Amino acid sequence: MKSFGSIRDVAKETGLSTATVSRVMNGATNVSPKTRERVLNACKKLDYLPNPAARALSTNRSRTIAAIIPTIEHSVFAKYIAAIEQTLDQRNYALVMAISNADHDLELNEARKLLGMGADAFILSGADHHEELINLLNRRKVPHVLTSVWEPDNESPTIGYDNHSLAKQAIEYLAGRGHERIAIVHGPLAASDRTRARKSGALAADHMLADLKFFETELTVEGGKHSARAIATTEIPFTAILCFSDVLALGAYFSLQEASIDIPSQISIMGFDNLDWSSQVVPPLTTINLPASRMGREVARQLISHLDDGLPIRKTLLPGEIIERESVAGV
Amino acid sequence: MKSFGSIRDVAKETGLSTATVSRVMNGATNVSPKTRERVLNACKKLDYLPNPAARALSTNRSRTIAAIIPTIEHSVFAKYIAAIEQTLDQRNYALVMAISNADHDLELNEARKLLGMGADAFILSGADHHEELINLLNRRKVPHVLTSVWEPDNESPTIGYDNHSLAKQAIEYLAGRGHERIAIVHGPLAASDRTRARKSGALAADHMLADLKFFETELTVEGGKHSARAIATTEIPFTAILCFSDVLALGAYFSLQEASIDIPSQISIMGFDNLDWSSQVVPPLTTINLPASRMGREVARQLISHLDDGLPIRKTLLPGEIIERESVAGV
DNA sequence: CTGTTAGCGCTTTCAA
DNA sequence: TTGAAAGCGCTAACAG
Repeated sequence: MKSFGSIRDVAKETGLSTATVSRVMNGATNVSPKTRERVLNACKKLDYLPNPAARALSTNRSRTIAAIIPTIEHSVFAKYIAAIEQTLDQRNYALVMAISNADHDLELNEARKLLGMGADAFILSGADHHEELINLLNRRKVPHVLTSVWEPDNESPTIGYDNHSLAKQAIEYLAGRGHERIAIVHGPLAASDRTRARKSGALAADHMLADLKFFETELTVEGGKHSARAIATTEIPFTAILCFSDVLALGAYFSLQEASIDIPSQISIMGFDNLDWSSQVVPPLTTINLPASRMGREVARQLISHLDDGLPIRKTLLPGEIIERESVAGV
Repeated sequence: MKSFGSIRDVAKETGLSTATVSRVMNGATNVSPKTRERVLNACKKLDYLPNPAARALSTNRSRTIAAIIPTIEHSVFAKYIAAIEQTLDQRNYALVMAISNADHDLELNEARKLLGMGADAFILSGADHHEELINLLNRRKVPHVLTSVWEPDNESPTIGYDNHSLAKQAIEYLAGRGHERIAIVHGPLAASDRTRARKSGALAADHMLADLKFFETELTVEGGKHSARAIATTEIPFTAILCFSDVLALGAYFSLQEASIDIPSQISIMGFDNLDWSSQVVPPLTTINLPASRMGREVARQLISHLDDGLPIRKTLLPGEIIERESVAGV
């Protein structure tokens, strides 16, 4: 199969050597301006584009970074992926993406595939992965970072926020406003170490502060709706619902609206994520802002400086914070 | 830079030739079972993985498909991308993704980069692109398809739905229930030929059926909220609002909720997209279902059969349909 | 500043 | 069924 036009054609056209052409294509400085000009013109004329595979074979670099995420349908991931892509783009890297559906075995397979596709580095979500995945990456010396979590003791570098602490703060915030019976709704524990960290954080706050009850459901608006319904109809007079995702909180809003239960006068709601519409719901949602975009930018930036300039990857803790709006009342 | 282990190492280990090893790695049939076994064992033992760049250089194929989308933060795109990724994955292709922010120049740049990265095919959103982009793809004979639109006369194959017709149907549906003054809220016309097609479709239905007034806004919940507020406070007694996206409709719900205007008894709302939560809002949203996942699957499938088996890409029209729920009343 | 040349690791005729 | 060898297009010493 004949490809499009090679460096040789440009060399021929200009009467220069392939080495010189290569230098120009790579922005080397040791080329005379006139020569550079000549080469560039020939490139236009021949519509020449360097062959990436040949380049990758020579340099052992693909300028491609892989990200594996549990799902893309949750907008907090969408934001994060968008930030990664934009940042990679600026430095002329490309993003290859795979979706694991929060399944460790699937994730391992995806990773093998992307490795077999030549990814220079990996971005993983969360701290828990198939053991073999981390081994594989280490054996092949492929740089990787774990995101959305903060685990300074993890062997792999993490860039993210402290889910445990943030959930703890949320409970303390609620307790501080007099809430003593708090319902917590969250997505599948088995699927997410972030969710587990949040749960343990909530429990860590529980020093006689408040009674906590956990409701596990699907991580969807519908799931939130179901759970809130269950919460509203239980015997226990909960005064607040903490949702480990704004998506769940939105479902709670709908459920309460159906039941004509007023937020926050009859029950308070607090979320997690600070999605775009969280400030637009009625009443505006008090929630925890997660630095999704910033995290995407940060991880991309660090991986690139590591790849291009050999800088080390620094474990980094990104701040999250409570955004006070109007869905939580004192009791 | 030394790579990890080459086909030569496996050849050495087994005492076979690199040709034979290559055959095994590619699942060729003309290899004796014993030999195959021997090779496979050596691969495990040496932790060998074929070098993708070398392979791509030899075959002139990267098994990588590029998708450029306007934004990933709208969940209809997220669903669609997820479907593409899953389908590619099954056939052992990888997805490289770029985001254009609905800007034709940016899109062209992204495309050049991805081309320079070796993508075997391109998936574009919408019908309108930088002229040079399509030229480039054609010159280099890179297969590509335009999605989310249905334009049988376009030179490039389209796989998608008929935005014009769907919007027309929406107006007819509303008019059929007695609505004569309909407000239409939509995102930026300049950014999306799909939006323009929908607008023209709405106008095409306008045979004395109804008075239509268009409100352009940002494609966000906030934008929908603003527009609905404007609509509610205008002189004209609109009886229905058609939103060209469920995201906008959600904003309208919030706005109307704030103003204590009941849906649908005081005003009807109709959406477009059928997002996950559309059935969960109160009242459930009548909307137009768009085959986002199916479209993703279809486009991936066709591109792969074209690449792998030389089958032609068929322009295909995917059906959308009105989902009747409870946000539209007769008048 | 420019040219020569030896690979990079794999696939693929062509022979055997 | 297996092997030998000629590339694929580019980069990177090294030489000049």
